[in-house]
Amino acid sequence: MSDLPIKPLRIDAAANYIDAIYRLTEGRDEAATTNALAEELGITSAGVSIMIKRLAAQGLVDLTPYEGVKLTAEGLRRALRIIRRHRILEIFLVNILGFGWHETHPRARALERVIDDAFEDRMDEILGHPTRCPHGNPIPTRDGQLLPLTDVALTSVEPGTSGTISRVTTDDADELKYLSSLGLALDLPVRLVEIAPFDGPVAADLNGRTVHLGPRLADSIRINVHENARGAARREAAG
Amino acid sequence: MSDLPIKPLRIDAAANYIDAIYRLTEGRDEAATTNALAEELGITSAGVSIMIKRLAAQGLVDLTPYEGVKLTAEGLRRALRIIRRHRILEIFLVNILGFGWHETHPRARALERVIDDAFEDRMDEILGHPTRCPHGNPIPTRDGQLLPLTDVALTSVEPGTSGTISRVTTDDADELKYLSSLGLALDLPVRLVEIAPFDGPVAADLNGRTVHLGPRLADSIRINVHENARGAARREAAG
DNA sequence: CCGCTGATTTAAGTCAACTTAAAATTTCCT
DNA sequence: AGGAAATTTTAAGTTGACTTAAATCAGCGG
Ligand SMILES: [Mn+2]
Ligand SMILES: [Mn+2]
Ligand SMILES: [Mn+2]
Ligand SMILES: [Mn+2]
Repeated sequence: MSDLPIKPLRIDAAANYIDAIYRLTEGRDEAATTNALAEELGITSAGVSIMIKRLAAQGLVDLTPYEGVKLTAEGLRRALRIIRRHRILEIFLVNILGFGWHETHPRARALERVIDDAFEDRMDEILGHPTRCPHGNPIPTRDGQLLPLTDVALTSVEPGTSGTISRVTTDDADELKYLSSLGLALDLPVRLVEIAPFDGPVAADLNGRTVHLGPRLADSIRINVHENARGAARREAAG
Repeated sequence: MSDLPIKPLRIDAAANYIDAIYRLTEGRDEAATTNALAEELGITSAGVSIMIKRLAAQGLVDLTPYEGVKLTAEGLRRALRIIRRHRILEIFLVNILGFGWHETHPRARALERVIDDAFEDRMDEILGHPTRCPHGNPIPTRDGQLLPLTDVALTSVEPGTSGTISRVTTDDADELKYLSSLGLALDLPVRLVEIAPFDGPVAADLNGRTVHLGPRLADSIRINVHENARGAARREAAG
């Protein structure tokens, strides 16, 4: 009497690993270690070790024992499909459903694994084909193209360098809530004032107001350096 | 580095059974049989038999061996929470995402088990607190209240009786698509013309046009009989 | 080069939710 | 009522994704 039964009650675990591996290795070219994955997924390293062997057998990751895993081309392709869904969902949760940017990540994680292509396409269209998530991360195209990131960590530039907030890399709800309570938002002008030594606080001029952040939290802030200010930033890259 | 890991990769199976039991027993007061559940869930009867015993142990169903199961008060409460989500999601898929009424059911089934209360509340608010799904089924309130149904099967009234389409009980995408291709939609005026004998076709006047439906499909159409038409039909029958 | 430490892998076992095959029970038909 | 057919339950086994405990390996400090 009903149509296709919704059979798979257990969700594709491989996708979960692929997704986690992507997040852990995004940007840098390293392999994801067993321990890091275990931490990220909330399971034991032993479990991860077993599972990544299966992923390797399926051709989704390259596994170097005692080293870690990297996504294969196919693994990356799948990861980017999930990442796209995740980021579109986050925008959807904010723009359409009215959630705050600190309320999107776990919800998008839960939804990203059950929606289909049509759902993704509808959201994309309704949202006007967004190019980044509420936290500034770029959204891959449907065929897996991804704009290269041009931003740098706020904590990596010379004091005095100014730019605009491009991205926030934390997913933690409390941290995000705190940041927005400070008035921080994407695309705001920002200038690094100083970084106190010995893991000290980071002072930044945010849209005219000075804020002081713990070094770990400040690390999660990415900025696009202003053209005219770039000279100051370049010294960092060289040094 | 991330917040709470999305641990439960396996979805609450009990909820799936509860939901199926509710759908199978909605309206009528019978118990859901093992076989019917197996069919609905797409698993073997043996599997269902084992599982409903666990549900009974959890106090979610009353099980009479070789008879079937009924939801307990607690089971019903949980079912209504899921049904509410399902129906709100269906409306959301139609009104916000632009899907057709034949494209909602499996998607809503997939989503209903991963969204949380806040998500449900946002949808409800955005949709203006809808009271029925795209197929006419009433949406329970958050505390489990459900308006009693007052409609009857199109095939159960006397020829000549008129009313308005209140509900369509099939979930099948092709059937739904076919019905809307005939111009059928909720709240349209309809009048039963005749039911041919020997499981023959059902003729109905739909908003001025006469349509002919197979008996099974016609059975899935529910109508609210017009007040004035009710007397007329009855007089006709009496006279 | 040795041995310690922490990271990783293997081994063995658990668990929920299934499966198939066989046994039990109810229903239906003559 | 009596026996076949259908339905339901039990028994036993499978699967994926874990777990804990034990074994193995890599990097380093001396
Ligand atoms: Mn996210
Ligand atoms: Mn994001
Ligand atoms: Mn439905
Ligand atoms: Mn519906």
